[in-house]
Amino acid sequence: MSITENQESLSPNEAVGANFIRHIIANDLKENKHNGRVATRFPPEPNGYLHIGHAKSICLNFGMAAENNGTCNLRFDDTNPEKESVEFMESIERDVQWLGFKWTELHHASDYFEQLYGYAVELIKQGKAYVDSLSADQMRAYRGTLTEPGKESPDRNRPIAESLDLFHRMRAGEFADGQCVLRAKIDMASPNINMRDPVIYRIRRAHHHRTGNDWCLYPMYDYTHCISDALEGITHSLCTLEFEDHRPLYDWVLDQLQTTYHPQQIEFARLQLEYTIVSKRKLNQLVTEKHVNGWDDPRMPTIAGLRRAGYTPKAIRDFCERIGITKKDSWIEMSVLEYCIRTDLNENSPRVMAVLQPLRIVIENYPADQTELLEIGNHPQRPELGKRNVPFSKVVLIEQDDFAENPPPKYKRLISGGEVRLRGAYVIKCHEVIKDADGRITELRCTYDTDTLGKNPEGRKVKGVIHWVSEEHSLPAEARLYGRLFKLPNPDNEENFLDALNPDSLEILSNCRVEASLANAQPESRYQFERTGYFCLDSVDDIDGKLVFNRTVTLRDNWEKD
RNA sequence: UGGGUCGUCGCCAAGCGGUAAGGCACGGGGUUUUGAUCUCCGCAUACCAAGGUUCGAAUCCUUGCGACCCAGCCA
Repeated sequence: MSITENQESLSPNEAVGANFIRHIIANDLKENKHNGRVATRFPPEPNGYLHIGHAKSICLNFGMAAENNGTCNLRFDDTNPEKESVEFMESIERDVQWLGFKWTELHHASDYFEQLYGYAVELIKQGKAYVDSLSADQMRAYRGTLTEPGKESPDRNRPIAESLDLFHRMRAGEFADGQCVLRAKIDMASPNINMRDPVIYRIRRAHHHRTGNDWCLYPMYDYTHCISDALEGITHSLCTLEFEDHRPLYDWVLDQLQTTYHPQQIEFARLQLEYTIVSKRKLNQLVTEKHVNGWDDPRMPTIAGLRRAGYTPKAIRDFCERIGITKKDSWIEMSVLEYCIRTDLNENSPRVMAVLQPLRIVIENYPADQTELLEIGNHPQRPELGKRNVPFSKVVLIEQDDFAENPPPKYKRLISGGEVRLRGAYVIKCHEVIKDADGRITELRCTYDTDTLGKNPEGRKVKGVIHWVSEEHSLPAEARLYGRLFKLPNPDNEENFLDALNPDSLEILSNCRVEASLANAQPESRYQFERTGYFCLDSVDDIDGKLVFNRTVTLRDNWEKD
């Protein structure tokens, strides 16, 4: 397995830290535990889009394999046809690849249905599984509670031949959905509820997105997963903490069947990110009930959403490495993710000027018929990224925020009678503020100092630098400013997580003007709009004659306003 | 109060018996034609608590306390 070529590959300075799984693998390698092999897999169920929590697992699984010259498969855990779909499957493949990973083999648990069935027959023959006719309700009652042991089903000691016959007839479609199940015969008194004769096959007449109507019975996760791992020769089966209690079952199934490989299941804590949720059920609800505009809404913590918002694969990988791998319940602050994307974008995105909320400035002493092409560098620290020509003319647009009639303390932008530098251009001075009937500022009259292009004015210091565009030459654009989707750090704490939704998570600015060089910007291309943030040209929406930009993240702002 | 797991700085996280790495955040200097970047400095006598073992403990033992997960024919 490797990092795909079309993505920025992992650079050596992407620091890798120690974690307990790396230790285990290193130790296994040292002891030649699997003949020196490291084989992992990423096993999503295609019942939703991948999210940032999956990214953690993807980076871990593919990462461990890559670091150790091993393999990593993508395997769809598609054993519940009622919730799964081709759309989800395709989105998952797309997202894993976009993140920069390339699987060794692509598998589907459904490819193993026939083998799985065969193993089940074997279990029955060993007297280790039986067909049970208890209803779901009865089974729940028989299961016992956390503190009391369960009761054995009347069918538990059904003769092997009878279970075998029943199981064949289950497959043949002789029984209704839910009429009977196949159960592993383990221990109804086990303190671990998962070991109280878990169901391993249920009858479900549902169309499967891959096997169609070939089957009317489907294997359960616990039974399927371990065998699939074994079949693929997985050495380290990495999963999240909630499966810790299932490990004895994982091991039990493989022990009974004496499969060639017996992978080691290792559990790690799932990602919890402040102000977001990573429950596929809830994300699905946000989409279905239209609280967001689809799985790829830039506010969604999905890979597709992050991508559309302008996040890079590298930043997400960096994030996954930084947060570490442990078994501890932990909450990651948003600032970590934001730091990662800012770092990547700061280094790699070209700078450009865009005025989000324009204020007109007429430069009175600038010739009306003149246009200058000012050469401005695309990146202050990386001259190799080149320069562009930005037209300058008599009427320019600046940000409304960059002018203040009553400036707060330490304000260093434009004020009445004050001077400010137009980035890459001249120093201007404001002489007159023009307002409409309602007292709103509509225009500023300024003059420019002709001797300040590329040099500081003589005898005085101009501290402020603001961005601008030429009114005549600029392009109309829409900016979508995204904030956090939730207003609370842990939406799951609420009775209803929807109550934690942030009503102001999207602000649309539709009268923006961006510099002319953006005319041929490609969808998904990322820029730093100087002084306002990082933006990405939207890949989906097309507004007639207008460029649509999604704000990925703001620039850090250390200015202490009052 | 059955079973499983976890408790090191505001948030992550190294550490595995030899005397508390690192990152994010935060605070403060410097550079800067982005209040960005960059850079320098500061930031746990302390590792859930209490006992014990040891020359020496975050690391070993004991007992507490706190948190999370499990009673789907979901994964």
